[in-house]
Amino acid sequence: MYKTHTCGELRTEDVGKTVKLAGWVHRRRDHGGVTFIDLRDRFGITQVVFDSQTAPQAHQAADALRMEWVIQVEGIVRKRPPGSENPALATGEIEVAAQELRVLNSAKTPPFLIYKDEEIDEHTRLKYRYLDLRRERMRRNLELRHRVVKFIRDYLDERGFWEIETPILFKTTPEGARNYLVPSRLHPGEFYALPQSPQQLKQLLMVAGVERYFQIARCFRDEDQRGDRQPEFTQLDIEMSFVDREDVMQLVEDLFTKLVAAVVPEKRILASPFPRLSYREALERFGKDNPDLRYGLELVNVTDLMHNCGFAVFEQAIRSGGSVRGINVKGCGEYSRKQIDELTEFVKQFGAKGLAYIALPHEGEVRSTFAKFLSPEVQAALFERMRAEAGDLLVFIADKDKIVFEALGRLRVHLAEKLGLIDENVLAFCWIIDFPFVVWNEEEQRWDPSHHLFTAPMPEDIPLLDTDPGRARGQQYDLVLNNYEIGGGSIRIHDRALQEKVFKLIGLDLEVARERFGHMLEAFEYGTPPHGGIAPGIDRICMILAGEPNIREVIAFPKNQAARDVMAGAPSPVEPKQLEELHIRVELPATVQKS
RNA sequence: GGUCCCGUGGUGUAGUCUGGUUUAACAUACGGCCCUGUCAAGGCUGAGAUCGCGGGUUCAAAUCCCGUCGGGACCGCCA
Repeated sequence: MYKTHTCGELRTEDVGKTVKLAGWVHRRRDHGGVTFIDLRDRFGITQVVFDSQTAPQAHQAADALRMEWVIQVEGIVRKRPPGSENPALATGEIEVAAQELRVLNSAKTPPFLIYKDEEIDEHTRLKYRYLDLRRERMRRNLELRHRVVKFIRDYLDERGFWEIETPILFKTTPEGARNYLVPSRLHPGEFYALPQSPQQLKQLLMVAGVERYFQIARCFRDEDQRGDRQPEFTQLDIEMSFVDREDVMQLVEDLFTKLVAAVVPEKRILASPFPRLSYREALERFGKDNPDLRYGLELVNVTDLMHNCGFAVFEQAIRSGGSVRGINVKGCGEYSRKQIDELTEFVKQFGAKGLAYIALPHEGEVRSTFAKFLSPEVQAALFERMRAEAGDLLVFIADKDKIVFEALGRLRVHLAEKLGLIDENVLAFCWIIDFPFVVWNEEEQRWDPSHHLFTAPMPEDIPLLDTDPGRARGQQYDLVLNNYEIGGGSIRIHDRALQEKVFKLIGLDLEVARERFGHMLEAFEYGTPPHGGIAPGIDRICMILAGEPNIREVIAFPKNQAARDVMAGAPSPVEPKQLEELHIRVELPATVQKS
């Protein structure tokens, strides 16, 4: 046995015991006659003392120790001399007086300091991820993620769910994200696809009568990276039979409420029950369907006031079917022209042509590009609608709704960050419901499903599918937390006739549908229960709970922005023999030089 | 496919805008020596960067320009 205790567990009760500890040399403080080693393992840090008087041999041996050497120490636990306790350490009341030292392994000087929580170039961190993971920040994140997943497993198990694994090698689905493909050796020219999610399989498990299924499921999407997107990521995949929308939402809400209390008790849930916003309301008030509810700065629709306001830019936008909306940026009335220009540049990124403003630096003073066009009545109505007071800055965008929402929604987040309105300890969960069932695809001149093919429409909206599909709502729900969509789900179609109606609506030929989803359609004919589910993203949830800026920080071995594993060097070329076996010939694009 | 930002000893930064004052500075880590109560230990001392790479402008380039590579943020994409 290498250790009798971990480096995090010795306390004053253990004083007098002879113990063995093993771990890494975290820090070393050599005072000549006495040397202190902070010995670290996954569980904590314990101070080990090498004294030249009482243990001269061990003391001499300790002279050679360097950072990150792996050692074993045998010694006696003793209380630290009064005044030398370290309250920053859980084991800070005691120390281990070393009698014997055994070096288990020496270590090269690491490329960065393990004990220091400084920002290191991420490429270096990823290249030496196994060292990066030794650092406290990463250790904490790994533990948090373990706690989250463990809590979820226990919670769902207690409620009768089974965790069932579904295949990683599955069938390609041309819809949605680009697939990762795996060539088949046994079937030349054919490919498996890695699942974007176990969507079809979990529905088939419902046909199978499982009733309550979950999986901590790895999903794969071959799309470009973002801070909250990796080529492979993990979803909590849930599917239930004999449930309606309300049942799924209640379960998930209860799960996350209890999870937060258990895993991150220092965080506060903003509102419980979670607020529910219709898709339309989310856009109207926040400009996006993943709104951050931790602060105000809500959008205000002033279109009706601006119909004949005299300001041509506004009038024209309204005449071409658009709207005029604004945000009251409280307390920024004294923004300089330069500061407002910066905001204008910001919204231009998202298609806005400009940013109109009315600054109210002081009582009675108005600074604006367009206020002069407004009649006193319109101006008064505008100020009232926007609850404008002296000291405020009102900003407006006039355009098509899509652009107004996008630009103001982004501006709202930008302003909140800039003005420091975000409380990092608050978790603002909310539900977005009543999504449009289908959205018009201008390019292809047809309706696309807004969620996925098997999502059920609201029962009362089924007649609309024939008359006015754009107005039909789906039985879909998104779970949103602090500016991130952390999960989406729906009640599925379990009726063959309705499913065919939907295929028809979105222009999916029945023959093609059979080819791609024949197994689903056939399965549905053998007695399919009403069912639905949801799939919260584990990485994003952990990222937010850990207070991290991207999901790489909560993934042990993530890929970089170019989808590379820089530690192992994946992807990589393969041996010609391997390609031969797979019946694959590589043709590089002209821009890539052959090496 | 596109836009923006970054690249200086092992690590983190300064210097770059405004070229010469630099023998490229500081901290930390690293080597050696001293030191019995530290916990960011301390003191003395030493070594370590042709400034990502290539080209150009110039009497002179870490600094300006072009290209390229690497990294990050974002748009497109992500049912």
